[in-house]
Amino acid sequence: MSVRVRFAPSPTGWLHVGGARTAYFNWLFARQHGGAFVLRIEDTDVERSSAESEGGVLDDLRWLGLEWDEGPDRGGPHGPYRQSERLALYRERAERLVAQGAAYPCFCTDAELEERRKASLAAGRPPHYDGRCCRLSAAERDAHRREGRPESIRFAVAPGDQVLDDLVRGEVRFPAGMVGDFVVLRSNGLPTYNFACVADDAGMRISHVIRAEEHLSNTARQLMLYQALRETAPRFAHVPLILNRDRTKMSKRSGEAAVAVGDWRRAGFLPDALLSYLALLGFHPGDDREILSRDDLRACFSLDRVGKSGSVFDADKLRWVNAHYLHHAGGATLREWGAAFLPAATGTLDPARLAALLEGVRGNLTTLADLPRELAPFLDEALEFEPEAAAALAVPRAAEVCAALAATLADLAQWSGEQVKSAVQSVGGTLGLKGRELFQPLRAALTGRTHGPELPLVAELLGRERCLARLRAVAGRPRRTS
RNA sequence: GGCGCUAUCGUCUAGGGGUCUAGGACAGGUGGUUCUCAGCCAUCAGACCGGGGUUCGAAUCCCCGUAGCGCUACCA
Repeated sequence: MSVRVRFAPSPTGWLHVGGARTAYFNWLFARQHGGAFVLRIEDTDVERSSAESEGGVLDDLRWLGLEWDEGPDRGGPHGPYRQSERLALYRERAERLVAQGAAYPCFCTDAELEERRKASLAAGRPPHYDGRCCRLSAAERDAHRREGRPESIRFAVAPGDQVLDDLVRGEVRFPAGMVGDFVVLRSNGLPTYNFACVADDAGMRISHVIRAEEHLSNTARQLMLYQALRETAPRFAHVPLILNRDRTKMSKRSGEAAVAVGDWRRAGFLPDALLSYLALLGFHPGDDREILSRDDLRACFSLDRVGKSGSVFDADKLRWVNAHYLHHAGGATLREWGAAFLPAATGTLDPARLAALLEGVRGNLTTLADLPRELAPFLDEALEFEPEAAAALAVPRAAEVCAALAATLADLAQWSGEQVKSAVQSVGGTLGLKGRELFQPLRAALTGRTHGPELPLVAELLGRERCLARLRAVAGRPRRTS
């Protein structure tokens, strides 16, 4: 049997990091088994779904590089891939269930349902549907229809336990009577989640359903539906939830870290870094690797190395992963990744020059959003001095150091990091200064900052003219008297 | 309330009866990197939810608690 998996987001907001991880696991599983990765849009909640959200979700998935083989934008043999375009299929399936006695029309109103639910709860009984419409005679049904009452279709829950053999959690048993008869087709003609999901997973010949744990309990209902529909159920794998710091399901509310993939993207995170971090939230490769590329994961991913407990999203660790990618990237790669973050001034730069600058500053980057700040000393003519740098230049002998440095460096036969470094050291020797007293004023004068790349590299990237000009500017500055 | 899932350092996790003096990573501390750091190197600190079993031996197996989460909708 060929592997077919799917990611089925509902377009009610932006792509969530949890959704991204689920999509990634599915994608990995498909790619690993030479199977198909299907994208299906679950837009049966007309109130909350929107075309903008759908576009946003697709965009984020593309940005992550999780290409799908079949989907709403590219079709495929089992389309359409948007549930709102499959309504006739659901109705047809639902009517078949009614015909075979596995489902029945229900005429109860929301208000009635709510009242009975409360009463059951108050009486200490499970708040299940009482099944009254199941016992309606044909005449009673007609009467209800004439009255114009809302008509939905409810599934008659099967007796007996449901047993799920989950690929990550093992055998899970749902006792009979756990759920009441549930609606499959709403009075507005739209299917409910559990029904549409089963109808589509069966119709699209999905072999493995890899989804979040919040759907574990739903699986009992879905299993009954597969049986009633005479379809073979796919294998299920329920992956643990991603949690807020307070260990509740990660969401915008109550969470301090961004939940939307787009937020991380805009904050200067790389898709590969996000994916590597997310994969290790719940999956363990079996060795000590902490950074895994798509290919690494493709080689080692396995559902039986996916953990069972929820994981707290740790933005600090994600930052570390992102920084790792940035620190090890080549200049050309950085230029490509950072395109959206590069200051306008880099547009006119020679590509080789820009690549050298990027490699020079990469060690100080955590996100791409740090680019403008780190690049500024090398791009702008006028330096902006950070308070710490201004302080470093306000020390007693700073101006003297810079003046001496300017004089010596002007005479340098050859301008290279090494040459500059030894020249600086010899100036230090003459002045009786070394270490911090010598280098900090120099760094501050050259970059306006107290940290950044190592100084020989700074000197090289800046070039002789700019270095001398900046040293002289500081040297000529009137000493502050204090 | 019912049902289900889960439970190792602050966080992500390894470990599946003796190899555990419980390993790695992030974050934190300290030191080094004859300038800086969010870089790099080294180093320190830090955990088996509780109680009962089973066993010569339990972080590992079983039971009971407890806690957290999820589901319990004509949301997904």
